[in-house]
Amino acid sequence: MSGLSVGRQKPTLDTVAAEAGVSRATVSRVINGSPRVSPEVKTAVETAITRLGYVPNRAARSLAMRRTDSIALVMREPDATVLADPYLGNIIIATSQALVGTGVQLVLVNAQNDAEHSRLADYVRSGHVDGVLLASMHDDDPLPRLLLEAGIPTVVGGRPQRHLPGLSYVDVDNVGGAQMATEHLLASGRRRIATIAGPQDMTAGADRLGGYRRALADAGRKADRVAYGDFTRESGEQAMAALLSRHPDLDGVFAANDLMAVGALRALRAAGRTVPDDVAVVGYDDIEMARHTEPPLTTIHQPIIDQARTMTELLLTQIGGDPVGDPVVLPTELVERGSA
Amino acid sequence: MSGLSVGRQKPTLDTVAAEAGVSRATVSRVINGSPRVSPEVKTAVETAITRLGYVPNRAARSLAMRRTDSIALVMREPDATVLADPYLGNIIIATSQALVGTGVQLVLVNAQNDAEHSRLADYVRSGHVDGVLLASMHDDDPLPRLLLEAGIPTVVGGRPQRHLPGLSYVDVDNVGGAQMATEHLLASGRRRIATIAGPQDMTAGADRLGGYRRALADAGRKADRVAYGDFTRESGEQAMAALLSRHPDLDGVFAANDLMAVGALRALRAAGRTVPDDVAVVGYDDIEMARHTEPPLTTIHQPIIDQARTMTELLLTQIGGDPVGDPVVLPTELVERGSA
DNA sequence: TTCGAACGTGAGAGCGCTCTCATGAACGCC
DNA sequence: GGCGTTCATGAGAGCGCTCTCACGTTCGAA
Repeated sequence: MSGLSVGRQKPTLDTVAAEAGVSRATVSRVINGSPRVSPEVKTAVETAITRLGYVPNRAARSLAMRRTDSIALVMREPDATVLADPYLGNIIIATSQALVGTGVQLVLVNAQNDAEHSRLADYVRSGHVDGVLLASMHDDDPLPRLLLEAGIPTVVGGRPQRHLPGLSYVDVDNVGGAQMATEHLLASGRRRIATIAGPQDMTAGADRLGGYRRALADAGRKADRVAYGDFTRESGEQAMAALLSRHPDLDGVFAANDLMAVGALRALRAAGRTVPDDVAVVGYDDIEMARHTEPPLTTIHQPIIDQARTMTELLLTQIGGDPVGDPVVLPTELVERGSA
Repeated sequence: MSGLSVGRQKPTLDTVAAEAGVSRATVSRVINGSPRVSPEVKTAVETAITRLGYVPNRAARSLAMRRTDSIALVMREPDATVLADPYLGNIIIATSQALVGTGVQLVLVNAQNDAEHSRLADYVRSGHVDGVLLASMHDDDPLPRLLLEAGIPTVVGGRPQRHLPGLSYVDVDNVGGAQMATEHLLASGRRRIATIAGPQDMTAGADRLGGYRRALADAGRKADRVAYGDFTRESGEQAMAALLSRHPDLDGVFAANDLMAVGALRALRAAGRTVPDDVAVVGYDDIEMARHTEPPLTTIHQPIIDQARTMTELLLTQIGGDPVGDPVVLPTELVERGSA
């Protein structure tokens, strides 16, 4: 594998064929594992391949097969804000891991702005990828529809604002998770439970508020202690302070993400409340930071790895020609730590 | 752009040529911006292109040009451990951003284990990418040498353990950063400064310890308050506890990364020391969590975005045929927060 | 006026692979 | 023993693009 003279002309199928004394077609058969090759010829070809250090040219193969064996992971505008949030990085790495062993490659695409956006559609249509995974979408994103219309296999991460028939997506059960978080607070005896909700124009934000409401409704309680943040720690801190002044008697808080929960923790400390004794706090996301807060944050774990893997599997079967399946919603899990 | 009938045969150069009433070669010239095309023909071709919704086929282009306009970002074994560390995610996203506007695509490659490793070399040699960015290398990694020998443009992130002549890399000034951190502690009047060092078989770990030693040596002081961790929070906590028992009089600590600094903060709190009054703490990395600790962590900011961009630029010039330049070492920055 | 350079354009040969179809050998069957 | 099958193999036509080379115009210089 090593001693191949550098700068030597790269071997092609023809080179291998000549070396093995067979035709190009036969070498191709061996490479693609066709059964109709005699054992002797097969080994002859194989030794020729290793002797020459031959590696098939992917571009040529794609061209002939009309298939690229690679998929795109499209991220919408990952700016500094997103960098702070490890979600995207995790999705990327998890997707990449899900692809190990499939022989499919991952191409990362940045749909920076709208100009890039239409270029992206072109790019995808240029046949450089067999399908598309859409992560971190904006709500008004025209991309899913474009791709759908172009007949390109597509899977979206998270529930899109508007449902498009024929578009498959993998969401995490935000309603269920939020409900679970709130029920955990109820189960521990909390009765005056507030929530720090996320932006309501994001499905995750709206769904989590919905879960909080449902849990309280199921328990026959009013769900009227609500403040809104924008998923940043600072907003969580402010929202918590506002909640404390509006509802000084609250004894439990569900924050729609961990970063806001961290802010809430800080606001509670500043207000002289102890966690979890005076006020119990539950977050959402289970980011790394949640393990390291004081006290460690009880939170809802998102199955990001599962989500990425499911998305990948869905996409691959779609590429394989299977019909578009139903959307998948993955369950969440409560991680009990110290804060509730 | 929208009304293209779905399922219609994808247009090729020939289709466009026929539509515009010119030859394939001319269309190719227009697409590639050749100056030797008359304005009338040019516009005729352009309208034909938009009318047909033509998009060049990348595989065919690669095949003809022997160039793919894409590069690989190779990650070594990003398992759960790495997921916790946002470094890799940031490198990925930053690289992807650095590529915006260059027309170059990013292919993410997972070199999971040694088996995958040799497949990776094949993959790269298959001409699917024009060059390779190596992130998160192991020290004994044979990959850089393999790629170098194969004549594939390669840029490594971080200083490799063994220097290979002709291999270009972009490192962050670990020695300088650690020195700066320690000097900051000295400047604030601390005199009995300890360090929680990282693994010494990683260049980042060794270099940061070196910086700590140099700063103290320059100040004419002994650098003998050293404990070792493995870059996890738990190890930082233990190391801090060990330091406190060995050197109860210490008044400053430099931790070789933020996660260990977070552990140190916790150990100090447990020991009843206040930060920064009793003991000042400086971390390294400036991860998101550093903003949210109590008190917020003073730390050394790593220019990850710059690093990714520099690596990308270096690689692109190398691909462009320029000679391999000298390694680049990027400066770090002290971020003063509350802990020191 | 004539010649050569410059320029716009087309024809056609690849790039390295897959896949269909043809071919001829080997085989079982009546 | 002749015939239809099966099977391994080869020839060759693409896949969609770029690029070299040749060709016919046009234009400025001699």
